[in-house]
Amino acid sequence: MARPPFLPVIRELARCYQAFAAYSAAQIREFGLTPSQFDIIATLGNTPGMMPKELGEKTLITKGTLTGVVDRLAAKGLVRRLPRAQDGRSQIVQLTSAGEALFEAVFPTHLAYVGAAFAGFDSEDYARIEAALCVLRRALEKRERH
Amino acid sequence: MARPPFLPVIRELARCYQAFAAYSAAQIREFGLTPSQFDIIATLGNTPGMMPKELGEKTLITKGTLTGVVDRLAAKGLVRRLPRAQDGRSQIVQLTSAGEALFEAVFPTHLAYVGAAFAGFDSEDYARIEAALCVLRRALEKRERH
DNA sequence: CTAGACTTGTTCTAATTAGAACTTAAAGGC
DNA sequence: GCCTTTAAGTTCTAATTAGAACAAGTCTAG
Repeated sequence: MARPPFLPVIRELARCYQAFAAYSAAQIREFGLTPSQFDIIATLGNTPGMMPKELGEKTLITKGTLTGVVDRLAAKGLVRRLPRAQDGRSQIVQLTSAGEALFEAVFPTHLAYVGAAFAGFDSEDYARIEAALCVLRRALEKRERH
Repeated sequence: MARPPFLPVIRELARCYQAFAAYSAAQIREFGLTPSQFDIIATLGNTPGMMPKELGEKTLITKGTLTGVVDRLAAKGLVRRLPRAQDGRSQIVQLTSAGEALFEAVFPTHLAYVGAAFAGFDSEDYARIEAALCVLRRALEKRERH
């Protein structure tokens, strides 16, 4: 049987993602956060807060997982949950002032850290990579279960 | 402050990887395996077995995690550990005959399933995506801790 | 030959992970 | 107005995850 030509693409995708995750996590750990916790803080920064559903969609964290991550951030005093009068099922998760302070201390630092890896890139490089990834994602997403 | 131009790339990378992982995992679960367990089976298939160190490098599973995954596969009777006389520290992990039978039943099926997502792709598409990912990975890897 | 350095794999801990079952609230059909 | 369906979060379980500390084997400088 012929070796499928898409295997190297999948392999490269996995290595790419893991390389990023490992690189990024190394600094995030020094902030006393986990990658998931940092994602939540970064997503809530400069917003009035949002529902867990939206938060999960933006961070790609499923709802069952999200409950626990928000629990731990709330225990640290970095976020709070507010009930919503309009809908008794849902809530708003937002940064506390301690959470905002952490966001402002940590987010620009991390952007600079990640940005350093892209030192030699120009806008054409970004466009090429983004376009390639877009094609790939659409191929994979259109196949998703519904 | 200007929005860093690499953020969309990172975002797209994460979505791409997650889309693939979710799509792939949906079928793997039906085999009664977890994604990590499938990775091990797929990597050991058609080989005489290998050391956990090499297995971890190929599957991107860190050694602490690997011990547990191999434990569970061994408990299912799908792999076995062989001591190595040449080096008392290391071992060989290899498929049992049940593991080989599962590999042969499951691996081609999964290749076809994943391959279906790449239906409209030609060799030029593969080359473009692979090249873009390669550039990205090298940027991220050269920054890794050593 | 032998002490220190390195390598391999396990163990331990805290956290994340996905999915499924469940609770409660809202919405829609009639 | 009810009843069914849908939606939002929580809880539960089994597994993965990374990192750190550890035990045990190998290697190497001297």
